[in-house]
Amino acid sequence: MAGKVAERRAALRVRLIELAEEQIAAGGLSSLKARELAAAAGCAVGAIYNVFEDLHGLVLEVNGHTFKKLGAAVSASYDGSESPRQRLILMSNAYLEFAAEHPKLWRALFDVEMTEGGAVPEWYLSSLGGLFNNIRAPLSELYAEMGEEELGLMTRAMFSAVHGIVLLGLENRISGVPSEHIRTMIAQVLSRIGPEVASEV
Amino acid sequence: MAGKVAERRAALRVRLIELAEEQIAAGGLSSLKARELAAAAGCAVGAIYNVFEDLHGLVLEVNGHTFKKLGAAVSASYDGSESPRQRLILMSNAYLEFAAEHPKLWRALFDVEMTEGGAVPEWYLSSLGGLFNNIRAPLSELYAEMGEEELGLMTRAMFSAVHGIVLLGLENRISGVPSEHIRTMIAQVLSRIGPEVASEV
DNA sequence: GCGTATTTGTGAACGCAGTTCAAAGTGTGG
DNA sequence: CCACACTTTGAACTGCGTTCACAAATACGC
Repeated sequence: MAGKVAERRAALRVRLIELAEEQIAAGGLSSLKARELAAAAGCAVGAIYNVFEDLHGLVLEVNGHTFKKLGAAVSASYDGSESPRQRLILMSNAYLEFAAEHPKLWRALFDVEMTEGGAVPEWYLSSLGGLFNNIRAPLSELYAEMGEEELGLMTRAMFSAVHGIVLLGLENRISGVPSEHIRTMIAQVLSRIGPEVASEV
Repeated sequence: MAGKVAERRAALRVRLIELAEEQIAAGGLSSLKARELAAAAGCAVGAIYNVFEDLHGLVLEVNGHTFKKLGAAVSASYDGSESPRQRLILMSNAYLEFAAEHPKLWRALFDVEMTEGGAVPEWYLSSLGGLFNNIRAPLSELYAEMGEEELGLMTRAMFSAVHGIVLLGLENRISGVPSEHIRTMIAQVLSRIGPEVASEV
């Protein structure tokens, strides 16, 4: 019996990720407690640290999963037959819907501190890259005259703008708005994005 | 001598806010420690709780100050002689500049948990309201045909979009971008915001 | 199969944080 | 000047992530 230990570890790892995801989904990132988690998983607190570097590492794993689901939801929101602008709106609405349906998990994506430590996990960047490519395609159709670099900035700008609308729209603190209003706001902005209007920039 | 105690308290209150602001500006919200703060202010830890409900209350006070400065910076960025679109861009750039110059203080505005407890302080809403009015005015010129309600949503949408661009632009985690690039992104979006382009919404 | 060595799991203990509270100190009214 | 109430104090309490000396389990040599 070679991998008896490895098996058990892997099982625990999966179980911990599941439980952590449930907990975060239910009570937010700050409600994830090492002791509670251990109790729920039926293991010792120390066991968590045998499998993950620390709780932060576990959260990253959960976020990886969330990112996958988010990416899938956005990708599934269009079939390629739409106009570029329509596709942007569909993707944005899918983004909004995902955030509204899994608010705590979605917040966790952006609430983890990963400023120091330097090591932004590669999957983080690649997940984001995938999302960006989805946006870039319709934009490159809308703005055929743009160069690579400008298009890249426009892509980031579009994502960030929609992200901002969803973010502030969903937290009632700043501007409590019902979900249909957020859709309207996204549509307002995206449907008015056209060729350059003013040269006085 | 009537208000000997009240005087001392008021002085301590001011001093604590100053010190907390310095600390947050230097090390971020999470670097604010009750004991350190007390040591710096030359008082006991308990004294903090004589003056503020808790650390959270102190942070709200700091945020109030930050909001004032932010509002002033935005208001000072235009003189009313510009075109509406130009004014939007000037205000956005002022917002970006403030966020870039005081990143930790700016982050603290949005990092404080105020989900539960219900009581969003009135000054929070009024500060935000002031900011929104600054945006609403040029928008109402650009979109004279819009009704009150639609204009309100557009205002929130514009603020949120710019906020998103600044937010994700400044944290290198998501999309590390030099500050001039962020300006470009804001200009890209705002200079393309025009009358409705597509009806296929 | 048995004894030894190594690896793995455990949970009490550690450090650090915000907050509280009994006791010491201070100011006030008589 | 004294007695009383209010204020201030900092040690103690609670809750958290993380560690580590020890115990249990496993793998290995014979």
